[in-house]
Amino acid sequence: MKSEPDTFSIDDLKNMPHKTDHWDGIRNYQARNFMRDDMKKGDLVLFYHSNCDEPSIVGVAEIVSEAYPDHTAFDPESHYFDPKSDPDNPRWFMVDLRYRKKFRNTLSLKDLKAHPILSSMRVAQKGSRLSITPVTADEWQMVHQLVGESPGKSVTDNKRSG
DNA sequence: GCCAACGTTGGC
DNA sequence: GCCAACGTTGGC
Repeated sequence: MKSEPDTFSIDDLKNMPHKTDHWDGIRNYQARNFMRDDMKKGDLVLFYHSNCDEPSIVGVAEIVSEAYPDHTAFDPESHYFDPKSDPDNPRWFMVDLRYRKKFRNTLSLKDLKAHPILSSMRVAQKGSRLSITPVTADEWQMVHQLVGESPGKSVTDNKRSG
């Protein structure tokens, strides 16, 4: 999942109460579908910083709530207001994300593009503007290998309250 | 700041 | 249903 660090960085997520926030403002149908149809509680995601000095994968977060209507679409005061999203039939959705970890060594877009396997990642494609893109198991493993972190695929403690 | 790539809108 | 025009994204 992409975010501009000047707007909302992985540190911002880490500093939220319960290290958790809702991922609002998605206004692209493909990205919405990934959230709504494919993201399940307990899934892990790579956190990517875009539109900055060194665009990079910087860490990992966890889905803690599956898709529910994005209320900012109903708020005329909101930057993300969309009059065409009907509260009775919401057009846009969001998930809740909890901070898991920052990589000690981040993995830059430059490195992704130079890598034989990771160069095919959706996020590394030229002109890719999708803010949410799928990651294969192989890509997940390889990213973690390159940054020297445990893939940590098994979620051990997500039943804890809070 | 530039601009290529992309998604959306709306006239026809 | 086509497609030109437009606005946005995001790497560089």
